[in-house]
Amino acid sequence: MGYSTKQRAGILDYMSSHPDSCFTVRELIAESGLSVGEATVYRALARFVEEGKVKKYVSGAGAGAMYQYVEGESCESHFHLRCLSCGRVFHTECHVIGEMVEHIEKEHGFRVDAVHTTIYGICGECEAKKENG
Amino acid sequence: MGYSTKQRAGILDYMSSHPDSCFTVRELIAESGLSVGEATVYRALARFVEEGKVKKYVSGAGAGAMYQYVEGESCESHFHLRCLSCGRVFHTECHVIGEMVEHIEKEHGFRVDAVHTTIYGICGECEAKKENG
DNA sequence: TTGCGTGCAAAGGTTTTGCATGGCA
DNA sequence: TGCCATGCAAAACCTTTGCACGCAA
Repeated sequence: MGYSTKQRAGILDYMSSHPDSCFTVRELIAESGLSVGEATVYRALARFVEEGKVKKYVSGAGAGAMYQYVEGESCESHFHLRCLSCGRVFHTECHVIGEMVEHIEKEHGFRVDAVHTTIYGICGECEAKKENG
Repeated sequence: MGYSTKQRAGILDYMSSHPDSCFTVRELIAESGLSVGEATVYRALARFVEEGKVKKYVSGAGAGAMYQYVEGESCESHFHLRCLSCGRVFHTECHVIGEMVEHIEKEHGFRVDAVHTTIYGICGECEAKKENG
């Protein structure tokens, strides 16, 4: 599990107090005001991701990976819906999704890893905005 | 639409003859045997992705982006299952997934974008390998 | 002939790694 | 005390860009 250090606690504290935002490593250091080396942040985040405390998004838009705090420890059992427009992430607990995961495993021979999967789309609010404006 | 050059044709030819594999830029050059500069491949792939001929995956596993040929234009209607171990992508057409997408839209107010979504997990072969080795 | 495509090399940015030092248990 | 974590700098890596030349139309 590793030691609990000032740096790791600081990183996790800041991220957990902004559960709706995600950060690049640079942003995390700048916005949190912590004096931590980049390498340390990368190493800490890698650990947190492994432990399921933080989720990593890779977007593909060239800006480097982004990291977001994961609330609760139940994220293994549900999916994350990420809005391509506003960037918010919705944690969705849903029996239909559970059934789909089971189906994919039984019928398609593929064990789904919910922790590493993010479903992309457009959230209701952004959809409404698009239609009105 | 751009010129049709030997390089672009070669890249697309090779990728379309291996529709089940995805490649990093390096792999594409090495395995195809084409003598093409990396920059050219990056530029060509960016164009192909824009045109919908090729799909780009960002995985997050540090190995750089991977590209895969897109057969037909039907990828809007199904999901891609990507194996975190071997990296292969499986195109999965499945009514259960379709139902889930509908459910998420109707009940959770979130319009799923299948083109931009990839489901991660472990494929059957890799699961078997893990158990035996 | 015109202009896009190509290739090389350099630049840019992100992430990882080596090593000595500092801190947690 | 022993080991892990940290920080700095260097390295590794992937991707983009500038520029001169070549090729498609």
